[in-house]
Amino acid sequence: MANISESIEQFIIATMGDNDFVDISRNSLAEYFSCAPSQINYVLDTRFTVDRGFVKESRRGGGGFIKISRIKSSDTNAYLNGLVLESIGDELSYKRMIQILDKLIADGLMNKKESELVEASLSEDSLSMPFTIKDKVRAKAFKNVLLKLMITK
Amino acid sequence: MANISESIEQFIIATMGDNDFVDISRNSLAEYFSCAPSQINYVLDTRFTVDRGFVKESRRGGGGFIKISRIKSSDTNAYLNGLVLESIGDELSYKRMIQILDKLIADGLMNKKESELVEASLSEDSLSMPFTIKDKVRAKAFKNVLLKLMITK
DNA sequence: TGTAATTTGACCATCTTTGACTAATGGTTT
DNA sequence: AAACCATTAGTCAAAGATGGTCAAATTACA
Repeated sequence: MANISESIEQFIIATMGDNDFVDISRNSLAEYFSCAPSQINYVLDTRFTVDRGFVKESRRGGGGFIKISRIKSSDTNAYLNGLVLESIGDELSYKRMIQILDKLIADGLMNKKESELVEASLSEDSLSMPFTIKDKVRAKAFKNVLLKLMITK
Repeated sequence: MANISESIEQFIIATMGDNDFVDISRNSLAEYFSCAPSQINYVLDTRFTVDRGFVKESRRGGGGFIKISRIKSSDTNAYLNGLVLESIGDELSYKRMIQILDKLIADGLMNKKESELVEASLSEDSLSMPFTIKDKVRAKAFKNVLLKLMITK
């Protein structure tokens, strides 16, 4: 954990604990970690994303705040279907796939090992094909993984 | 130990000791040995290979790292390795992959769900690419799955 | 002496950190 | 109210910090 961003991420997650949400103050957090306030935004933008299962709300001015909430995926299949139909288009980068896999784990739809097997199957190295259709193939393949998840349970 | 590469190799191995992985910083190591950073990559590429029982992961940017893991030698891994090196060549048909997956389940190395996820990832439909590179891609991808099985857990 | 292995360096890709400038909100003062 | 001010948060681009790739130059060795 050599960089501040990761520490901040861990701190926020720890603070949230088992709760559904947590309120933070951007400036206080920045001061606590001796970093630029905008770094808090960076952490929020790169780590507390929808793909990873979080939504954010905030307000500026006196008494301002940033509220981070966990997305509850109550209707699993509707959620997976949303991923298949909307979030994933015709192409899917490796990086984005990892984000989605992380979220599937967070939602309890997969465990680490399962995720790693899919990751190994569809990594950049695995899909070492002569053309630049990697992302297209990955998109199609990963949709099949999600589809399988819907019926496997 | 006439050349630097060998020293670097020994240093990394010594640092790893009995652990099953080690984190290194490319730049620090290069500085320590007064060599070009890319020489670290050279050492990694020529000595810490899969054939020699290592797998690598890395991240760039602040707090970046290179993680080298040791594939533990066990009967299981010897068996998986056999599959990688012998049974699977440059091409792997869907049918044959299913056979191997079934065997992995029978041997207790995977469960049904895990198998199905891999199957979904590398099915004929998923690998919808022009012409006959399907089996080549599947071979490479599936080898990565087996590799992952070796270091997972 | 010719081939393979090693060493270097220029250039690239990715992730993080910082800071200047902007926008919104609530309270205070006219 | 309207104007003003203090207090927050947001955006974005530049700089910094790593690791990756590739090929030319050099060295080792059979």
